[in-house]
Amino acid sequence: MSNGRRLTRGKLSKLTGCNIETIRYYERIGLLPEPPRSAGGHRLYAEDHLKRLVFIRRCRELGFSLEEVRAFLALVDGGKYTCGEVKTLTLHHLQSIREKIADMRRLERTLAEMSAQCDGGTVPECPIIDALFETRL
Amino acid sequence: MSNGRRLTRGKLSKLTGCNIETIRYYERIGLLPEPPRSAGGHRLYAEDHLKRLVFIRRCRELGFSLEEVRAFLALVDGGKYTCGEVKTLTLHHLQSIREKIADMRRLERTLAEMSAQCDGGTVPECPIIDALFETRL
DNA sequence: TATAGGGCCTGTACTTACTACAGGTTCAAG
DNA sequence: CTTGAACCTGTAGTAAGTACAGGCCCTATA
Repeated sequence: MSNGRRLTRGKLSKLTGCNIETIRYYERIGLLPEPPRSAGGHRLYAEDHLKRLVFIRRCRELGFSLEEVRAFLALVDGGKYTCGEVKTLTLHHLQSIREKIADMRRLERTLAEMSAQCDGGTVPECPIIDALFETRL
Repeated sequence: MSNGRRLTRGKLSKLTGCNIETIRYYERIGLLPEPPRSAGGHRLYAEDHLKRLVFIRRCRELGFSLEEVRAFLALVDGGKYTCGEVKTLTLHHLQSIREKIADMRRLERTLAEMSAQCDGGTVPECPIIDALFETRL
């Protein structure tokens, strides 16, 4: 049940772990709706904002871009999204994560090999530096 | 041997695969030295520039930040670097790559699990969306 | 009720590593 | 000599925030 508690920006920040400036940023780019204000102009958030911000942060933690988050929110806001649409977006993202992992593993392997060539001695001749000067292709 | 050929920015770009604007950018931030100019003011690069740009690009491909590249170049330019210094920087970077891979694998697993929960049907109830609204701690 | 000091307000600037113009000049091939 | 590609400069844009400065508000305590 929504108890009518009103949260300041600082409280929302603490509850979600989201940086206080980032909350304002999300509002500016239209991810978080403008909340009502106090007489003095302070933002007063409700449970809905909290829920939405948790959603955004969770998406970000999972590596979704803000545009992808926006797409999710549009589906949810539209009210008539389907499971299929959501799954498509998610699988797409999963694919790109997998590609990034593959890229990083190649980097890892190359760096490990380069390091292994180098004895870390005190001479000013280094196989790592040599390798970096190599045109590869 | 350095044949005294002079390269335009466009040629350097083509030879290295580095975007033509990026070359100017590297010059601006002090990674690439200012080349001599033609009478009309066009940049004329020599073999040294080519070599250095290849080095920078190779570092970038391997995921080093521009500041790390700058550090490498400072060592090389200083002339009296040691293998040990280079190896330390490289192992540091390797470590951070490994951490990133671990992070990404966690994301991958979570996303795969979430997707598996979802049958992709046409109903407007989606376990992925539900999961994204969950506060996890 | 007065006040102190923390929290909030706004706008703007900075970050990384580029990329993309606009508007003008130079170069080189034919 | 012409013409069109390539180059020149400065500036602005990208993602996703983060970090101020300078000023106002809010509330707990005396």
